[in-house]
Amino acid sequence: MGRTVGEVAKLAHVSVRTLHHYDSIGLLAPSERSASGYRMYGEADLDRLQQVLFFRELGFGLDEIARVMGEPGFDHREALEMQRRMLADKTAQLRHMIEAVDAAIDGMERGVTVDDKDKFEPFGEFNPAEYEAEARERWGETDAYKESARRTARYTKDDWKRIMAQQKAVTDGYIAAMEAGDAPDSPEVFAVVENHLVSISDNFYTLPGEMFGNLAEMWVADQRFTKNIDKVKPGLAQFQHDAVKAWVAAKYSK
Amino acid sequence: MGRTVGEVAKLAHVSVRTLHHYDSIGLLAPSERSASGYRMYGEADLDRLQQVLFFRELGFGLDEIARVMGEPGFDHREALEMQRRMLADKTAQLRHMIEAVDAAIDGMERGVTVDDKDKFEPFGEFNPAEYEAEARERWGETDAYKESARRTARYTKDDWKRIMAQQKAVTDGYIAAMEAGDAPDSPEVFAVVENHLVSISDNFYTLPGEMFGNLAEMWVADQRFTKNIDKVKPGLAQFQHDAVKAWVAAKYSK
DNA sequence: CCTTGACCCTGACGTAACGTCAGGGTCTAC
DNA sequence: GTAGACCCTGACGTTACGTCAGGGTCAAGG
Repeated sequence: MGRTVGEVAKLAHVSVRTLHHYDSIGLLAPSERSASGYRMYGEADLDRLQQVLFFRELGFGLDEIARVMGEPGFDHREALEMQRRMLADKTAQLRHMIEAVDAAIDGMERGVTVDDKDKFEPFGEFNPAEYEAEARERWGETDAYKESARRTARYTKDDWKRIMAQQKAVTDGYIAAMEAGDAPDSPEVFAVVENHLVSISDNFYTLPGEMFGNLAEMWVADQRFTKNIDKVKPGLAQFQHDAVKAWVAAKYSK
Repeated sequence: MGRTVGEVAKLAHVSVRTLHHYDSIGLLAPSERSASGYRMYGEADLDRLQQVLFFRELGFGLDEIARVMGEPGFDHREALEMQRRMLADKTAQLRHMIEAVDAAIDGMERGVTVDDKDKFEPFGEFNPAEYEAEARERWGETDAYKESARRTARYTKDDWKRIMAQQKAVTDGYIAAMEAGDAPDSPEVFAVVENHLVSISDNFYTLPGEMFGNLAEMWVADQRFTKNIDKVKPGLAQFQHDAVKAWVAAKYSK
């Protein structure tokens, strides 16, 4: 069950080395490994690979791709729609290039010179950075995001493994508290909140305690966050929100 | 006379460093240097740069570009035609990618899985030969074009110099007539038209007199032609059109 | 005439996204 | 049971620039 690197490589028209590379930087880690350590790619991995390749075709850097796809609000469907628009824009740019070629041929044919500005106009049209802005707007760009981007850019696969384990521990803490029926303002829950804050500050961006409450607001105010968090356990977003708000209130009340 | 790196960079939407790089690897050396050592790019350099950028957009490596452009038989015109074909191929590839995105969105919507092979088909290496037929169809390759391509393939640098001078003479003829206030159906103008026809037939493709009118239609019907011709002198396209139409009418009226 | 800021020069090292071995297990297939 | 096709993990090489550093050039303004 699942495909080996070679099979995926052939299927997706990329090199084996490329898949190794994507794995090593944590962009696309196969969901399984065989007993002997072979990478085994499942259906979801292929979907993710397709996304990566679309972004790559559109001129995104691998770190940008990882960042965009790692955003909490990232949504496969939305991404596809964005990619569709971007691909359409890219074809428009190519059409303009073709017109520029025509103009050049035509100019030669009749010995007239093409205006220099027109000569290069199509080259300036397609700017992935423009879309990055859109992607950020869609999935959340802030100063914190910038800092996070800077810091996460250097993370290796092992770093991510560690971070994800850490995040899972935090999430598990919330869930345990929920299931135990702990109140959001109980000391047990406050401990989890503090771990949460530390893990964010350590791994992503400096988060002053006072602002943790704002982040918590987002978990319930923004559907995308809510959906994502509640995927783990329904009601988790609300619980996390309550816990953090209570903690902030207790800590910074006066 | 000539532009500095910064100016060219802005114009062509590339970085100054890129121009330095192209110079250092001998891909695009500015034809002049100012007294103080500044790179000065002339018109021909800009044309070459445009070519380089087209090739680059098409995925060629800089060494390949240098090799192709350094070949003894290399011809600007021929290259433009090749680039046109390849750009068309590339748009076809992008179209297929858009279809793949649509399929993915569609699949998500109705909960169907897309076949893995289809998922990555558009990423298949961009192979010009594969799409050549389709590209030609899109482009509307005519017999005249084929003949032109065949004939121009053998032209040398000197041939082109001669041809361009000839074209310029024709253009000058029209302009002189325009400025002198000659009517499009005057004998003086008819002489220019006949030169025009001969120069096309000699250098590019057999153009039966009757069809010259159709070509003339294009000069005013197709914005690209109009713009290009009028760059030399506003109203020239219309004047050439009228002259040729009058000539065809007079010659083939009955 | 002199300064200032925008621009240019030439090294030279840094980086991204892989390509390309090297050295060594794994897996079917006859 | 061994050949041949694949897989693994380093690790160094390559392409096409990005990014300083250290130092001239030039038009405008005080």
